[in-house]
Amino acid sequence: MSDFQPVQRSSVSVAVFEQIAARIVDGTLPADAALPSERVLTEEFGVNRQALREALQRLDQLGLVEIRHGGATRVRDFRTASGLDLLPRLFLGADGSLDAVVVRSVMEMRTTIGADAAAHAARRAPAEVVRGLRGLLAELDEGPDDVGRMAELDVAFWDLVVEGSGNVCYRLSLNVLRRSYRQVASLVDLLMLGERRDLAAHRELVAGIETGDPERARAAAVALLEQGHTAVLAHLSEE
Amino acid sequence: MSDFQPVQRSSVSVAVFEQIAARIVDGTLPADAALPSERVLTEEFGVNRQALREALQRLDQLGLVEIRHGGATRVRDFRTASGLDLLPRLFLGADGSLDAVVVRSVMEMRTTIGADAAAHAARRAPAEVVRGLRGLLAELDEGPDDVGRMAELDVAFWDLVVEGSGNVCYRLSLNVLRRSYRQVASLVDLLMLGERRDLAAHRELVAGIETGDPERARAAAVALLEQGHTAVLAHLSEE
DNA sequence: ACACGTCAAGTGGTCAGACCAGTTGATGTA
DNA sequence: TACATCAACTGGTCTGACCACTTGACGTGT
Repeated sequence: MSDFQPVQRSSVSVAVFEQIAARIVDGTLPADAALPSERVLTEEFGVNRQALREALQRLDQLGLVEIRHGGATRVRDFRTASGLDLLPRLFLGADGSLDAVVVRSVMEMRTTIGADAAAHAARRAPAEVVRGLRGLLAELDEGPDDVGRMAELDVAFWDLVVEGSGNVCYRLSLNVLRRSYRQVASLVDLLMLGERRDLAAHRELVAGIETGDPERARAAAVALLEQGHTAVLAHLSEE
Repeated sequence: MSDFQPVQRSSVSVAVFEQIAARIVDGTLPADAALPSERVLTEEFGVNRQALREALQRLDQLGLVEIRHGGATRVRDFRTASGLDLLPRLFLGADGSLDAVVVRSVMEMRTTIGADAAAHAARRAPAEVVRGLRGLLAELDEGPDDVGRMAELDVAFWDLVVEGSGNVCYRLSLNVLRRSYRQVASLVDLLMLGERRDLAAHRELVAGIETGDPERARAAAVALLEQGHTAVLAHLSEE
């Protein structure tokens, strides 16, 4: 059984970006600190200036540094300067361990937004989305034993709920949340198994949407999401 | 009374980035379309390749394009590929008009997250945050007539609530939401005036946090946030 | 002693042109 | 038909030069 991992090739500029981003996020490069000049960084990383600058542009785009023509490039306080897109980088510590506070935050946001999306879907979901949800219920009913397949269905299910909610913010946030816990996919797939298997709650959620009953949909969503939520919290406190 | 606006100088690479981003967001460059090669774009924009590449790196970082070594750079579907950081770019259409769906989404997310943050702040806010909130209440009590000052206090107030909630996701999301409606700050300041002036609701929210009563804090937050929410919705339907 | 131009040295921004490294698809072969 | 091959793309990296802006030290005047 070959257990090789695909080699992750990455461009020089991205590699530089990753290194600096990691140092900012873990506090090695504190907020307001001035980065060395591009010429100096160029030598330290052993790359050329173009690659280095591409990395800096990315950092700026993420809100991690502030570049000023003529002045020094400074580290920003990402807690006030960055957007949600930074989240996946806060999830894992330098040693690969989970950051408990971040994980808790993610789970809370998932529950809150998921519930609200369900409620709005009950108000606004177009027939097409409802049809899709019914189709997924049928597939869930088959009881797929494959954990991976289960995860796929779960993704598709919530995609439709959020789609039905007609809320762009929720749609974009969902992308980020997924990117976050995809980093520990195998663990998540295990912890979420109970939630994903709860056919009754899924049915109830879809019923709430079908009948246009926001509070029913919301309650079902909460019931569903809190299962994974508590499972994750339990897992965290075990360590 | 000089009414000059600060000239917004921007680097060539950022200008290129803005142009392409706008075209992707407004659909002129549809998802999956292949961008012209860098050499060609270089000529069309009349800039050098380094500047162009910096723009492309930013676009990639935002999830708007996918760059592949050797292959073409393609436009991605930002609805599934981008994170919340894209939001400020969806807010205004090409002609400067507000996108009603996006505005509604922002207000919904604000209400939902604000309420949940208040609830969690009631559970977890450290004494320091509570002190800060009390201080702000005192300032609000003075009844500042300046709209700008009012806006400042409002920002500080919710900063503390979210800080007290101990939720990183909410903190980062708040940054993005603010960046979004800062684009129409003068309008927002007007529509939010009622909400921001509601001293009683602010007091009630802080009381809920002080006494560690999540549901009380949540209810007060909802009461507060729904004022601006409905004001904005009313404004949208007027047009 | 202080306030204020001046200016050199440092910073990031842009440019040019070359070459490396992957991808793609047509082409010719088995 | 299936499959290697290869030329002509694509993006990635490098060099070195020069432009534009900021900073702070310095000297001049008050």
